[in-house]
Amino acid sequence: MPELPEVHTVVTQLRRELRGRTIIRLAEWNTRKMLQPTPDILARIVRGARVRGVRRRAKLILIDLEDGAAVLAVHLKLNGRLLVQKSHKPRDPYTRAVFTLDDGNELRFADSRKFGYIRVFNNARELNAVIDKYGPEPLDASFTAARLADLLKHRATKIKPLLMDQSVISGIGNIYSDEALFAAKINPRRSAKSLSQIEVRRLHRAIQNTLRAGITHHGTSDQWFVDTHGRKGSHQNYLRVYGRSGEPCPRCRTPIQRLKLGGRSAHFCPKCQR
DNA sequence: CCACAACCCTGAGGGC
DNA sequence: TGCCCTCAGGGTTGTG
Repeated sequence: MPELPEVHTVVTQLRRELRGRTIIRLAEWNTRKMLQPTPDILARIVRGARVRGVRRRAKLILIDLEDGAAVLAVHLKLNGRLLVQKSHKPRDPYTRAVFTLDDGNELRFADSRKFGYIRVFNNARELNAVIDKYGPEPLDASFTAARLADLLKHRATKIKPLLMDQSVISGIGNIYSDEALFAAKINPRRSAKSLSQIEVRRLHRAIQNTLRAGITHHGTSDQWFVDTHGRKGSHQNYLRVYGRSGEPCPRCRTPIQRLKLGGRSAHFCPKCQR
């Protein structure tokens, strides 16, 4: 499930592979509502368009096109994959859309569950209306411990669902919220406003360290995630609580617990996360 | 403001 | 071995 580190990994590679390339055409199969506003409109806009650059905002991959200010926003959701491969290479079985490029490669969008989407924005104003709703980027210099404290104060919500709320902080999902809370020794059920100044500072550090580690390892390939070359990341080998319910806590050997919070599973050590 | 459920969809994993 | 059932999961939307 791509979160900030996984999206970062894909964006870094896409930038190298797509910048300056021209999209020849778009083909699509069984995309339901994945191509927005419609497959035809999307196809018309990308045809003959050159890629100016690729960037990330929250968990969105943004592909800027030249000639006009159109932007493609790709959300991978749970199982989405963006692959850049030679046209003759076999396709991922769940390929839904293929952008033919001018260098013999194809940009392929695969998604077994069809939760992901590609949405075209005609200009910056349209795009900003969407991305301005996202909370701050946790790895930006402006994301200080004081900023985090501001976001948490007066909030009665449990800290774990709050960390995953994209309108509060962007890019954190189930895996990295569990890992950050473990590193900060904070129980996922704590209310946000109950955190002490020391705990907020610890959490701030833990969020940044956890995300940076994920980036260093090219993401967590729990089951589906691969980069644009189809390669897995390695951060799944460094997870300390996520997906480890019943296993001993790496700090105190107490069995890791799992519970439901905000409709998602939370993994934590009941002894050292207070 | 907060919690919870449904929805979108389908692979994975457990039970039998 | 294989069928059936349930669940997970990001984000959005609706309800209490």
